[in-house]
Amino acid sequence: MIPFRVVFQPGVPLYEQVAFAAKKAIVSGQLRPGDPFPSVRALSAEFKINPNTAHKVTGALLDEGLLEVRPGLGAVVADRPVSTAAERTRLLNREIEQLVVEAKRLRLSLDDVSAALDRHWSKLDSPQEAKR
Amino acid sequence: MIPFRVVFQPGVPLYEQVAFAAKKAIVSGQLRPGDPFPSVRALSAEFKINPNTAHKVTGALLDEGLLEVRPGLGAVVADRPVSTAAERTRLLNREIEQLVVEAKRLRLSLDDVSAALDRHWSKLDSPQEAKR
DNA sequence: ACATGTGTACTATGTCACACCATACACATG
DNA sequence: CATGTGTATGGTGTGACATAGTACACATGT
Repeated sequence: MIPFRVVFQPGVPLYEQVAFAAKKAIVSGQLRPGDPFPSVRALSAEFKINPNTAHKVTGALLDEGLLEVRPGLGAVVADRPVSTAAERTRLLNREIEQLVVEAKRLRLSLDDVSAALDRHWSKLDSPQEAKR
Repeated sequence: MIPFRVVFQPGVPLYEQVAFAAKKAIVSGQLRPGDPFPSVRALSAEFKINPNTAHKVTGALLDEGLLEVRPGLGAVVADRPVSTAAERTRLLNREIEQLVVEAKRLRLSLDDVSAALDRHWSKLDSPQEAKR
């Protein structure tokens, strides 16, 4: 069985949404290094998407270093996703700046954002359901 | 003179980048409620973009409630951007979740992200240059 | 040896966002 | 009346996205 679910939203590329769901599963430990990743055809059947679109999902995760491919066998979760200093600063600048601007536009307080950050962080620490 | 600058990045829509730069200027107080917003043709000339693209910029800011239009006169910065509860939860869930997933992928600590959040927050509080 | 399942590679079609060009109109101000 | 504003309308080109279909090299099962 495929260890993650997706509820498709309009306006966002399908392959991106599936890749993000998979990334969440990996990051949160539901898929661990060495675990087999669902095949292109399995993803295609499960999410009712074209095999080419499913292939784009694994391709995206491959580019990010989250998966490794065993030719003829399939893809497995990579041992240790590498990260460069450039990637870190890119994330910490562009993405957080966007978040701050949006939060200030909505007149949120820093405490509100910080609390939400803590909540989501611990939510992805262990595979337990968060309270609403 | 136009009170904000843009360094265009490939892969991101032009109108979105200009709108984000303007939003930053408004949120950080460099453009205050009642101030006149650059005209479509001024934006077009300044950033070397098509008038239609420039018009899409003001249209996007208009939809977000950051601008108001005086017919025949131009657009001015709106008095008080409204924010619905739906907008807040959308931001605090989808956008922060994305940030957390990316941060965990890059093996960053919560402290790192939290520190970057504080830094960007105060950076947009007053129009002073942040130290690098 | 053979069938099966895997990743991967092509070609092709259709839709849509994006950015451009150009023109035109209604409005308010000088 | 001319000028500058926002707004609307056509058209063109490029690229991403998702689809369909076909094909190949590889490894593993029997």
